[in-house]
Amino acid sequence: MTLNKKLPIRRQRILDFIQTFIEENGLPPTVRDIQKACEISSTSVVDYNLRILDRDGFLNRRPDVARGIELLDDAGQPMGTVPRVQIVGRIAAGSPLPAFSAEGNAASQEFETIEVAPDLPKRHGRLFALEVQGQSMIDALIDDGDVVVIKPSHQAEQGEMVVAWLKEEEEATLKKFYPEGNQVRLQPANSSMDPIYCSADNVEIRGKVVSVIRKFV
Amino acid sequence: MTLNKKLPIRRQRILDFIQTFIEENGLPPTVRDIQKACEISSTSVVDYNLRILDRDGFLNRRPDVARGIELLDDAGQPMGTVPRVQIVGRIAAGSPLPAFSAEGNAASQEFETIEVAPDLPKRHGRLFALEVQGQSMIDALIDDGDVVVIKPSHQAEQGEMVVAWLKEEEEATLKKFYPEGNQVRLQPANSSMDPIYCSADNVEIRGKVVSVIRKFV
DNA sequence: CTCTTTTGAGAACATAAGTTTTAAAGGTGT
DNA sequence: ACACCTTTAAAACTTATGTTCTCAAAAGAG
Repeated sequence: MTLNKKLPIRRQRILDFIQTFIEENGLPPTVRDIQKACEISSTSVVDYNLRILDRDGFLNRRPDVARGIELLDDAGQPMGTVPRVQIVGRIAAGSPLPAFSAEGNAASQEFETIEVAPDLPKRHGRLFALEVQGQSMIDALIDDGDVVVIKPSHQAEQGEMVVAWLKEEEEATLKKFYPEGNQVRLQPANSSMDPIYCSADNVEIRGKVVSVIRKFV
Repeated sequence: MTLNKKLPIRRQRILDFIQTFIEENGLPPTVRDIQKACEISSTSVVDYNLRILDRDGFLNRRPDVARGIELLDDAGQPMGTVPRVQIVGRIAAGSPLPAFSAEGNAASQEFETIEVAPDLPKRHGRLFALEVQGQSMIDALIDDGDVVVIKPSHQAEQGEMVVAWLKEEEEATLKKFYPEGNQVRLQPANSSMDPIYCSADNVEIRGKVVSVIRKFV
């Protein structure tokens, strides 16, 4: 992963234009397309900047190939593919959560994955997912078989839907998070259900719920 | 929508190659790429076949543009883009459903859309979506703000989750559908809730629920 | 300030790639 | 057989597009 140092305005503009162009036209732009759109006086300047963007891992150039530009994401992978989120385990009341980490899993191929709309990773970064087993999350309006998409996190803002691990009960649960001094109120999504209160020490936040996906065959 | 007559082998092969090429390379092939891959003796033969595929709506050619081929799906829309499903209205108990049709909407641009994973349209074809307003669908485990993705249909199999319109009550609801002779049992997704029964005449099926999407900001 | 590195310009060049032209081989129906 | 359409071929042509060369202005480094 490259440093987050901001690029020169012109180079950033080129990058943005390429992305927009691909989205709108379904194929990468030519050097001259970029030249015109970014108001650059010469193709050599475009080429020069593309070289640097290539070297720094923002894109990939296929030499001698018309429109041979391929944008890469932060992880150096080709973009424009449908994002798949790993289902790293199943969650059910009373079942210990599988160990997951925000870091890259080395042996990542062994997990099932689920297709998600690209705006999710775009907005929240690296995500993972859990499949809910049983009806224990029904107070969170989550059914057996639903997939919960989660952004790893160890803290949360008030009101966010989180994956909370209750140490004493040895139970994972999906609730809205409300810190109240030394206590934590965990509020079900279903407003007709009562919240649970417990001491802040007993609650461990594992992640924030970003989306719930329910599919019918 | 074009007829489902099968294409000549060579033309089908060209089409398949283009799709594979785009998937693997992130940009469309050149005429000469196609020529080599499909073992065609001349570029003019490729051009000839591409013309026909263009004319018959399988793809789009941008004249004088290198790699200017764009594959189209069955509905004539450019492929390879993230599918967006139109949110054609809001649904709430007691609110009449907006008029929607499975046919192409002429003035389609005025609706909001939501990104969905491509496997949904791939499996179910043309879809639309409704945003749920209020807590009235809570027995279906659906919350305020959830988006329900629907495949238009006027009939359903036993056990499928459907959008049902209750004529007498003038109410739309999301339930599992169970025909029972002259009666229909509509079962909430939440198994702790009681089903409702009504006469088959009073129930109109508007579509099948394909997915429910809940997003958190 | 001088030296180096980065960035910008303009033009020319080479090849990648769409298009056209001409011809002919296979069909189909009359 | 004919006329007519589809399909295949080979080669040439034109444009689109990546690449390179030379020169110069900014921008940092010492």
